[in-house]
Amino acid sequence: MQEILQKKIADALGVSPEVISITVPEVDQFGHYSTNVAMRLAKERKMAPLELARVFANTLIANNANEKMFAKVEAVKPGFINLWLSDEFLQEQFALPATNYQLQTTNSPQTVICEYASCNIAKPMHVGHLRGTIIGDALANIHDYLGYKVIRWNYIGDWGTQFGKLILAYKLWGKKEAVEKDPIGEMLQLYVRISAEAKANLQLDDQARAEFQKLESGDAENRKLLEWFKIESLLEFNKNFKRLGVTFDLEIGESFYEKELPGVAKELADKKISQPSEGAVIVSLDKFKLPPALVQKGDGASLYLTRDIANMEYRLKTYSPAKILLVVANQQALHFEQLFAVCQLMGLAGAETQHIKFGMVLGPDGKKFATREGKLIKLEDLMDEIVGKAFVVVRKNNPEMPEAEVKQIAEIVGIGALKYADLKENRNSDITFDWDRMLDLHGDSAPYLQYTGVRLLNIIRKAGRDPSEYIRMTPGRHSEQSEESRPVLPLDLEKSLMKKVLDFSDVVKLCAETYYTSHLAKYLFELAKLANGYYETVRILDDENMERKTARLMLIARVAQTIEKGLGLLGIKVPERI
RNA sequence: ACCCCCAUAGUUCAAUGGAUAGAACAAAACUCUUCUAAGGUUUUGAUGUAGGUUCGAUUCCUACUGGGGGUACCA
Repeated sequence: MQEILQKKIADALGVSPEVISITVPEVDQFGHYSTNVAMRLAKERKMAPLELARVFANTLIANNANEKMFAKVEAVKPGFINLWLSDEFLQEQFALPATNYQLQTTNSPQTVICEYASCNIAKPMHVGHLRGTIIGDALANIHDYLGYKVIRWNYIGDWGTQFGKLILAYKLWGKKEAVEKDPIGEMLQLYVRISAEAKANLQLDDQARAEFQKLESGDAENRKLLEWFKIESLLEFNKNFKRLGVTFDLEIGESFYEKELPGVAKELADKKISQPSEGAVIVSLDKFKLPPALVQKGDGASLYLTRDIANMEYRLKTYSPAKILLVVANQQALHFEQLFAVCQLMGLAGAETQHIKFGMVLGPDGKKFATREGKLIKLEDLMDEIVGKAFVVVRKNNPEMPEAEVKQIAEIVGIGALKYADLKENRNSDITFDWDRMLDLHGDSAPYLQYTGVRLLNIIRKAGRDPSEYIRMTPGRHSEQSEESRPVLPLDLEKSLMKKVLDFSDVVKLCAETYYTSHLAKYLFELAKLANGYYETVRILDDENMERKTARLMLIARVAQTIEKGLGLLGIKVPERI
């Protein structure tokens, strides 16, 4: 719809479309859509903004005769042009099959690699991992909806000096049975212990580096150990992912690129991109105003950055992606700046590469707590806590419901609440973790949206109709029968709902353009708010006008469908009952 | 010391350079014999400081203050 408007204005005014931005005003009084094009062109055309806006508005009205698109076009104060769609146009649009903005019409859709979760072997998943996992999953869903071929990639941290430490610790103090019993718990304990003891005994660090060096040069015993740690860790991670409803196409970690590393080092040296420095090898990035990047340690071992370069080369070569999205915390911003700079020096190009950063999850005291030893909140505990809270509410509202069903619903509601809390606030700043807020099932939350959807579909069920049948039909078709094209749904609330539903695809597109899921979350909340207002105002089942009642049922079916679809893109399910 | 991110209501968060800065939570008052009150309706309340850019700045630029992260052999 925005596209139609944009084209219309461009044709009418003889300006190029990119000059025109059309927004949806926050306040109804400023129209369904609004544009500031007159103000932006005023200077160039040497006219007062308001006067130019009047000229534009008049042109639009004059061209409006055929389609009757606008009910009103208004030029107001500083120079905005506010547009109201006509009821006819609105209902006509609403009656069209929902466009889903499939960008790809050919058989070879563009590929997007979406890297997220990126969990580290031997470390428990905590609230920080949750954020990246959920944001990444939602962005993957959104790109999938828009017609991209999405590769969901869990880039596992399974290589690096810390595994030298872990292997050493295991050799010193580890017991096979203890690891088998509680793999990640035991591995974490070993890691914490050696980190602590290394502070007093500096030799341990050297020994750990030696263990990693051995690993990298192919030592069979160390390889076997790491492989075992990896298998045990992945088993635990996958339990979490399953519960979160997050899936991956690839679980390829850093160790995968181990064979490519000598090649990368050689390429960097041959192309004179890297140079020796203080026994190590670096890439100078003065040109980019960045600190030098270390690509090889003094003992010849590789680094995170080295492996990421190999990773980038491999991805470009193997998948020829249009986009590579790296959903990784803010903390690694410098790392990615350096990575992108080195890639540029190497001539690695062809994909839009984005570091999708997100802020850290801070403790209630505003301090970093995710990695604070021993003090982290494990993901499983968080999930248990919130699902438990949901269970109490579901049970209270459904005293007769069988235990199994209550549990099932509580799981959907609890996990949904957890996800939504992160997705609605997706921005760069750090967020403060707060149990009360996280566990709140009211207000701007997933349960609110789920509840709204369930209530609406309940009306349809009580009317003795199948919701899916209603979703296929639309209110607009109905009105075609009456000669004077009398709107079947005359209430302002109904028009607002129709218009809101029509905005859905634009919002999804916006999310993909900005890589922010918060737009969609906000949209769904606004839609649900409207729907609940409608629910309170109009008692659909009591409507004696059968034609209108049918149209209303179809409207709310469409609203419920949109909520369900939107939540689905955010990775959140809607239960049958709640 | 340098670099990056951030600073909005009592709290947690919104606002592609736009109009009267939005929500949610908390607080106060209403609202279920009526399609699920996890709902709805009211009320109270905010842009860290000082400049600049322009028709217009929460948004862009500069300085300052405060918080977080990072800065060569961790990831």
